[in-house]
Amino acid sequence: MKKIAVVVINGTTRDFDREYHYIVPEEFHEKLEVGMRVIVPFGRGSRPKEGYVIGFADNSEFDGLKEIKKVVDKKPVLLPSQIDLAAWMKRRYFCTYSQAFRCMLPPGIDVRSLQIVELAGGDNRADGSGFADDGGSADGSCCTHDNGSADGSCCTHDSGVRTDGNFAVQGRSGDGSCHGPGLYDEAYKDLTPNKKLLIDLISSNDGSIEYEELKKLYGRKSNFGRNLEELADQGLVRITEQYSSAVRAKTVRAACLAMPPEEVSSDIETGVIKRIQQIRVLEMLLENEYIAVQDLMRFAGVSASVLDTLSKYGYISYMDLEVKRDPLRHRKVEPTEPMEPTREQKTVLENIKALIDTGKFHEVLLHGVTGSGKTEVYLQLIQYVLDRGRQAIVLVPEISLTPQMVDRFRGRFGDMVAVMHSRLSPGERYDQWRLIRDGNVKVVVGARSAIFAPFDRPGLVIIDEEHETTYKSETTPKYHAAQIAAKRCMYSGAVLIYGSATPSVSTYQRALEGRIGLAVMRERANEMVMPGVAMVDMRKELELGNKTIFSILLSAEIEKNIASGQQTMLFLNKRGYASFVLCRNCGIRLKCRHCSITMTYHSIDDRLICHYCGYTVKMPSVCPKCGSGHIRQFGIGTQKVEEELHKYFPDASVIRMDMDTTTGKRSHEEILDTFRKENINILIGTQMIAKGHDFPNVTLVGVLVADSMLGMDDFRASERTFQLLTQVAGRAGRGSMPGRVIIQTYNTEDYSITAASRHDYETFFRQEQQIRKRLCYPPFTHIAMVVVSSVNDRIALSKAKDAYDFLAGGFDASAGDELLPGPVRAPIARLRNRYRWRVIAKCGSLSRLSAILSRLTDHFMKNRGKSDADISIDIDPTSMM
DNA sequence: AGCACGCCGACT
DNA sequence: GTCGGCGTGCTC
Repeated sequence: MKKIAVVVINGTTRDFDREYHYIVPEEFHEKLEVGMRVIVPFGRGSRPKEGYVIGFADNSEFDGLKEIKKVVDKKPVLLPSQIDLAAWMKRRYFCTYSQAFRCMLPPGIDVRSLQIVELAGGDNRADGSGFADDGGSADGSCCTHDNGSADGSCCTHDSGVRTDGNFAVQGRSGDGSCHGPGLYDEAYKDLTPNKKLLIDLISSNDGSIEYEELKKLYGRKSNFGRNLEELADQGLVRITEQYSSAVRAKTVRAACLAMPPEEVSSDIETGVIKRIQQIRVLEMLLENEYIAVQDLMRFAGVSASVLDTLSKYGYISYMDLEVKRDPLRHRKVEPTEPMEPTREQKTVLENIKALIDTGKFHEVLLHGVTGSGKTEVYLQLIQYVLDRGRQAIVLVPEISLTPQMVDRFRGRFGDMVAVMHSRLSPGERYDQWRLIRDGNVKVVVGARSAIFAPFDRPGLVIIDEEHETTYKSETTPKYHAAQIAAKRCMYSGAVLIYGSATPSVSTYQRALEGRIGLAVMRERANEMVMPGVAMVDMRKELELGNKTIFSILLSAEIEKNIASGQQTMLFLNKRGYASFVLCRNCGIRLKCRHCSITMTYHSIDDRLICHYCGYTVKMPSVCPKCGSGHIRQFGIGTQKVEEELHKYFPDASVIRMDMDTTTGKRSHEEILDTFRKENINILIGTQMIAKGHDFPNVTLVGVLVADSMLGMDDFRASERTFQLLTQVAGRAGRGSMPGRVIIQTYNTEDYSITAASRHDYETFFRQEQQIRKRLCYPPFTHIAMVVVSSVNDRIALSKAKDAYDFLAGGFDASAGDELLPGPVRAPIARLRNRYRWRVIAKCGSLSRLSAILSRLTDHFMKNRGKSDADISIDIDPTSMM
C-alpha cells in the first residue's frame, strides 16, 4: 500500500502554509515517524525544501504526488502534542506552522539545502571535481553532531574551512552517463552561446559551483533555468543537492604551542619575541598544554589579532576541543532539603496536590505576599509530580536576573533541572533541548520560551511573577506564555499555577469569577514584618522651597542610613521619562479625553499625543486644571540623580544600575554583587533593581517619583505602578532589621500609590476593576492591534485603510464591538525603514475577534499583490507601540 | 516568493 | 533557431 505523509513546509509565507501530501518511499516506511523533518521537492521547480511530517494519510485526493527525498532526523524533533499546539497557534496568532515550530526547536537546527552544479563527463577542464567526490560527502555522512538528526555516519573533515556536515547527495539530473573527452568537446561546440557561457562559468570555477552563485554570475540574461536543465538532460552538467545543518559547535577553540617549549623559551630570552602581549600569551601556554582562546585573550589581556600573529609565525596553533557545555557551570549549588511548611503553605500544598491527583487540567492563582515562601511551595509541588512520574516546567520572568532562583531548583533537584533562557548560546540551548527531549531531565526552569520544552507528560507548570510583561512575545507568533501553558496543560491534564504577590488584573478577575482557583498566602514565612511606607507630597516640598529631587524626609533617612552603615536603594522609573507632562503644582497628568490614557509629549511639533487613539492636542502653557505655569514635561535620569547624590551626600558611596551600566554580559550581577559585598551606601537604579535579590542590609528604599510610572502611556499604568511600588517596597527589610520605604509623589491621593503604600492589593484591584469596566478595557474586552507596514508610506496607509474597512464591515456595534477611529500612525511611525499605520479594535468575544482577524489576514494576503505591505496582529498587546 | 511555461518580437 | 522579456498561474 502506498504510504502518504502529511507535510508542512518550513519557512514559507502564510499563503503556502498548508498541509501537503507526499509519498513515502519504501525505504523510509519503517523509520519515518510523525514529528520528523524531511526534505521534499516543492514548487514548480521541485526545489528541495525542509518540511515537518505532521501526520500520515492512507490516500490522497491529489494526483501528481511527489516523493519524500530524504529523512533528516533519526528521532522526532516534535511531539504529537506540539504539532497540535502549533496548529492551534496558527489559528490563534495568525502565524505559520513553521513560526510555531520555531518556538519549539532550538535555533540552528534548520537544514539548509544547497544545489551544486558540476561539469559531468571525464572532462579535462574540470579536473578533480567531476565525478570524483573527494569530500567524503557522497555516502551521506555527517560530521560532528551526534544528535538525533541526520542518519549518516559521522566523520570529521578537519579542513581549515569551517565546513558544516553535509549529507545526502542525490542527482536530480539524468543518468550522468559518461562521455569521453572527445565527445564532450563535440557537444560543447554545438551549444548555443548562453549554454557555452554556463559551461565556461562552471569551468572557471574548477568545474563545480553552487547553483545560486552560478545564477548570479549568469546575470540578468534570460532562460537560465531552461538552459541549465537542457544541459543536464544532455548529460553535460550534473546538479546535485547537499543538505547541511548549521552544526552547533560542541567544541571550543583553543590554542597550544606549535613548536617545542625550549625553542619558545629561548626565543623569548634572546629577544626574538619582544612584544609584551606575545610574551604573555606564550608564557601562559608554556605553563598549560592548551588554553581556550577566549580564556587566553581574557587572562593575557590581548586581542585575537595577537594570537593570529603568533599563529602566522608558527608559534602557536589552534585546535578544537570537545567541551561539555553546562550553562550552570559558573555556580556552585548547595543541596537543600524540603522545609517544614508553615500552616498557610500546608493548606495551599494540600489543595493543589489534590488537584494534581485528579489528573485533570486545573488553573490556580497563588497570591502570596512577598516573602510568603512561594518558591518553597513550588519546590514541594514539583517533587510531588516528579514522584508521580511526570515533569514540571517553571517559568520565571527573566532568568538571567534571578540566578538564585535557579539555584534553589538546582539545590533541590540537582541534575534533573534544565535551564533555558535567552543568554544561552545556540549550542547550549540545543544541549538543554536535547536533555529534555531525551528524558534526561524532569524539570525545566526558564524564561518565556521554556514553555515549549518538549516534555511528553508535563504534570505541573508554574508561572512565577505571573503579572510580568516579559511573558508576552514581541515577535510573531505574539503569544503569551500563559496561553501556551494553558493549552499544554489542557492536553496533558496538568495543573497550571500562576504565582504573584501582585497578580495581573485579568488573572485576578478570573479567580474572582471562579474560572480559576485561588490560593492565598498572607503571612511572611520568616517573621519579617512588612516595611513601613511613608508617602511624601512633592507639591508641598515645592511650596516649602525645596527644589531638589530629595524630600526633606528622604534626605534625613538617607543621612541616617549612611551614619549607621545600612544600605539604601533609590528607585527611578525611566520609562516615560521626559515624555509625559506633569503639573508640579497640582500633580495632574494630561490625559486623553477619549481614552483616559496619559498623553505623550512630542517635542518635534510641541504637541501631546494619545498612543491609543492617536488624538493630539497642542502642548498647553498653563495647567488646564489649576492654571499654574508649573506644567512641563517631566523626568530625570538616573545619571542626574547620581550627580545630585554626590552633591548632597559627598561622603556616600554610590553605585548606579541602569541600561547604560549593564551592557556587558554579566555586569548586572557584578554590580549587585559589588553593592552587596562592599556595602556601598546607595544603589540607584531603574526597575531592574526591583526584581529578585535579597539584600539583608538594605533598610531604606526610596522611590523618587512614583508619578513617572503613572505617566506610562498605557491603560495599565496604574496596574504597573502598583506592582512596581509593591515590588520595590519588598526590597526593604529583608534581613533582621525592619525596613522603611519612602514614596515621593505629586499624587498622594492616587489609588495605586496609596494602596501600594498600605500593601493593600484588594483595594487597588476593586478600584482598577471599576475603571477597566467603565472604559471597556481588558479583561472586560479584548483589544486587537493591527499594524500595517510598508517601505512606502502611502501603500502602508492605503492597505491600512483597506484593513480598517474590512474590520468595519465585520464588526457588530450592537454586541459592543468597537473600532477606534483610524487608521492612525503607530507611535513608532517608522521601524526598520518601514512606515507603520495602526488600527485598533475592541471586541468582547475572543473567538469572534480571532475569526474576524483570521479572515482579515487572508483578505490582506490576497489583495497584497506585489507590494511589500505586511500586516501584524496582536491580540491584547502589552505595548501599543 | 520562485519558477516554469507560453508567447511574442528582434536579431542573425 | 535563439535570446530577451513579460504575463500567468501553481506550489502535494
